[in-house]
Amino acid sequence: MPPATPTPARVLAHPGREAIRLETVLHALADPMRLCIVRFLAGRGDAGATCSDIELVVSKSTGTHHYRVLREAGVINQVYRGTAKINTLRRADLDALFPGLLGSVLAADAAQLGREG
Amino acid sequence: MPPATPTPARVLAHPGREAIRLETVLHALADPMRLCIVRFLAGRGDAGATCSDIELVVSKSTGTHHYRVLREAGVINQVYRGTAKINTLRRADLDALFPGLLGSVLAADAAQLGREG
DNA sequence: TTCGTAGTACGATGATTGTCAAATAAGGAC
DNA sequence: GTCCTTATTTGACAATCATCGTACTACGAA
Repeated sequence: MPPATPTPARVLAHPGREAIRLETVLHALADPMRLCIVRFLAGRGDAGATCSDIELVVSKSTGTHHYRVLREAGVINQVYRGTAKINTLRRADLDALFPGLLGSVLAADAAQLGREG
Repeated sequence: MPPATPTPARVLAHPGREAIRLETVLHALADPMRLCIVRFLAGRGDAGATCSDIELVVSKSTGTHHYRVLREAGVINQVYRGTAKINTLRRADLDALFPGLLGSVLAADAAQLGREG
């Protein structure tokens, strides 16, 4: 049975809501790999997904790098659950800070995907 | 009197609407200097502004660089008028491709500015 | 033609970035 | 305990980026 809370060493640092910066969020979203992660997480809602649920065409360490960029930008939340790491979108925080932003980025991404694949 | 159309050598290349990519737009917006330019242009509407209308705290060549990034991303339009260059936001194109995106970025920027200055 | 203004082009530089492979750590199943 | 799975860390690399100063071009005015 996985422990209710991870050991202290495995608690990841997240920026508080007030520390989230627009430029940093935009930078985090301005990468195809990371946009792919965000798109996937958006489709999972509160359930979230592990890192390996999302098929990235890059090495594992590159994947780790992208997840960290998203987490440090305040776009996603990451918590350990056993050996896995559950990723969820920080929708509430982003919507509170930047109303409509995440939604329009996701819609724009979907539209672009629809146009060209 | 400035000519109605610039000499051929001074016509700048802009991406067509269909060539505008979301990641590129987000990357272009993910810089404080460029966000500053976009914010200023948004307040000018169709009138646009010359490069020197906007006070950037960087050297002229750095300014030129940022304008080019925005133009090549499809965020702004640049046309010569005499020695000056008129910059305008490509609102229609961006709204057609990514409805609501530019608006929510501008709103997010304004909100963040209101919170911290 | 001479001058001033608006902006570009050309390096150069230091910082950041995206990528990988190899070694490591933590947790769960046996 | 011994594995297997999951993911991190480290160190390296090439590419991109933001910045600058200097030299340059184009246009308009005097």
